[in-house]
Amino acid sequence: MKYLKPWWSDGGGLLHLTILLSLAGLRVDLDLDLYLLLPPRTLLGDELLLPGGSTSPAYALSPFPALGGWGRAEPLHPKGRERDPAAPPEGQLLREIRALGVPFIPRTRVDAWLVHSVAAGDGDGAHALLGAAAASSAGGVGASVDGVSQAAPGGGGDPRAAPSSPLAAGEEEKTPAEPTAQVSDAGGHASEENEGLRTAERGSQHGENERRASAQKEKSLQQKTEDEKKTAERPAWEAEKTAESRNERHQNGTETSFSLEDLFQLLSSQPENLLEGISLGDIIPPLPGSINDGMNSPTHNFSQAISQDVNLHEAMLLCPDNVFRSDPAPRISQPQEPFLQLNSTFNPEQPFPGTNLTGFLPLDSQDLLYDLDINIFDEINLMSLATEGSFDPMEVSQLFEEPDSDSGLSLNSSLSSTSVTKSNSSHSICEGAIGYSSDLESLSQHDFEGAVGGYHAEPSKLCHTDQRSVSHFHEALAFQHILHNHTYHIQPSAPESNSQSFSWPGKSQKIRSRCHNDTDRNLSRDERRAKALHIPFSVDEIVRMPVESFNGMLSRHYLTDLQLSLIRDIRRRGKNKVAAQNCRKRKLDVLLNLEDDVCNLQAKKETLKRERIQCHKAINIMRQKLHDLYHDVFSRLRDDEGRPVNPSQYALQCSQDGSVLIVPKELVTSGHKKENEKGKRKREKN
DNA sequence: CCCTCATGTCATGCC
DNA sequence: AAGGCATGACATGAG
Repeated sequence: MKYLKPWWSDGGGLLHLTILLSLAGLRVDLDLDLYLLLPPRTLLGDELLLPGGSTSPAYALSPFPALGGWGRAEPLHPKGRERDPAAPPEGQLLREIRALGVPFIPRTRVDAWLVHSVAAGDGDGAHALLGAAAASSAGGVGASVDGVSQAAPGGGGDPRAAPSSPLAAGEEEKTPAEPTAQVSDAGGHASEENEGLRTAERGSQHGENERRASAQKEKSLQQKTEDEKKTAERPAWEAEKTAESRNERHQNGTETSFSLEDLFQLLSSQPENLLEGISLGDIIPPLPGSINDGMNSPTHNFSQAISQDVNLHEAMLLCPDNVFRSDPAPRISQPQEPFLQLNSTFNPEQPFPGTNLTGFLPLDSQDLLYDLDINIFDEINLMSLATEGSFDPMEVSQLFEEPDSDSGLSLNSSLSSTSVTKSNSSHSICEGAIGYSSDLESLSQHDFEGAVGGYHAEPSKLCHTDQRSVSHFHEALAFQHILHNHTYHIQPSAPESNSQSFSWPGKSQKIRSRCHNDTDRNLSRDERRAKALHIPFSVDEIVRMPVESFNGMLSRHYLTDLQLSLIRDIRRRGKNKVAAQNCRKRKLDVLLNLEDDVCNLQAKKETLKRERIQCHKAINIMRQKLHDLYHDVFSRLRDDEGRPVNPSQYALQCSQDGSVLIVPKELVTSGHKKENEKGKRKREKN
């Protein structure tokens, strides 16, 4: 039994996957841990366990006894992705490999496997092996000869098969006495170094394909990373659109990539404990090298290199379209690690042209993903129906006679907190879609139930809803959300709290049922009506989508008159509700502005009063000064006889030429009277 | 029980 | 003409 052990690994969470393939007396145990940010060389020197004495010089390399346990997830390297200083340099290992005359440096686990297969004279190597394995193991791994495989679900991999314990069996095979050899390859940049060796083998073309695939994978990885970021902020309908487009691409055959998401989808369909016993090594090609700087302890076998503690729920929750998005913090050891970084494309032709992994994995992982989604939705719908009960005409009529009104189109989340606590506080967690107390709330709700009343629109069901129409519907809603935001100061609030709503799959149905009851109680009238009529849209969607999309959606679905009427009423009320909110807000703003104006005007009035008083004071001062001056002047005036002039009899009058005359007051008063009369006449004439 | 406040709904007019 | 918005009026429930 020989090992190809990765002398480096990358830190990360713990996803320990082991593939145990048994075939025709030659069992090949593949142990691989996938690190989320899988660097391109992650797969280099994959641990390869070749039991049965099938030795090959290619693997008689430097053993690393310190290598960790086989098939176990081990603690992360404390320094994350830093290379462990104890790890042997890549060059040294490469030299060792070359010195051994290995014609083909295993660049990936698969390569190594191929090398081994060729060296062991297994004909077409792993291609044949895997193909035969897939063909022979009708029940997938379950047909394998070792106990691990038997524990796996049969029947081609029912996603919800019974739990098994492959890890235990896998560990039985691992004994400390087993010789351990290590193969390292530089991968990425080192792959160029090994090009000469590769050309001697079919690995030459293989290497090119790998590089191509690697570049493709890098693209895919980046794309998926961006998608993840976007989808995290996108409304549900956009997320669904993405999922739909993926499905479409898949169905059109334009996308042949095999991503690790898909693998997780598959693995998530297996019992959780099976995850630890399944290796992905043979199906996961090397990943892009942009992040390949991580070298960890040699004691970290490949289990650590790609370790991510992902269980069934997370595999579902973190599916690519982000439909089921849960707060990963509680369970993922490294919450910041983007799950989708695991994505890597898989070219079915490389490196195993013709290899059919169907025995273990579906040929087309997208099918699996799609099927899994459908299954999940089916399950959810069933649960929904089970908890909600079936359609009840009495309930409907009762709902429509309800005097209370509260369409659930609560703007409270953005305007006030009172109504949040009033009606939407609980169903924001359980069934937020029906109301639109917040965007994310409806988003989450829609993700899980897709419609009011937990009804997810599906083809050939109650309403003729196809994924495309729903996606278009969501897209339109998203668009409308952008363009139709006439709300006043409406800010999204408390959407984060709704993340709890994504924890459905991980919660017990009991909790959910209880939540459902609470939700029903807190549903608005329109929500309850819509739910009773099984209207396949959320109230939020009905209200917020543009009229074109709205009409198109109505035309695309078969809806009864009652449903149509209710939908239109919901939309009208919802629109009006928003308008009323805005109107009140405006009114309040007007009132506040008027109050401000009143305050400002009052302040201005006070200021003017003070200025007036100041002016009066100044006038009085000036008047007093003039009076004093007047008397002072008269006191100095003398008539022709030298006698003082009496100010009561005479007055000072300034002429136009600037001279000052002493005029008897009688003349002054008569002249003033004449001037006043003239002025009056002029004014009258004018 | 009454009042106030917030909110939903309807009717109506306008764009 | 239809749809949406704005707004007054009224109803309802909570505090």
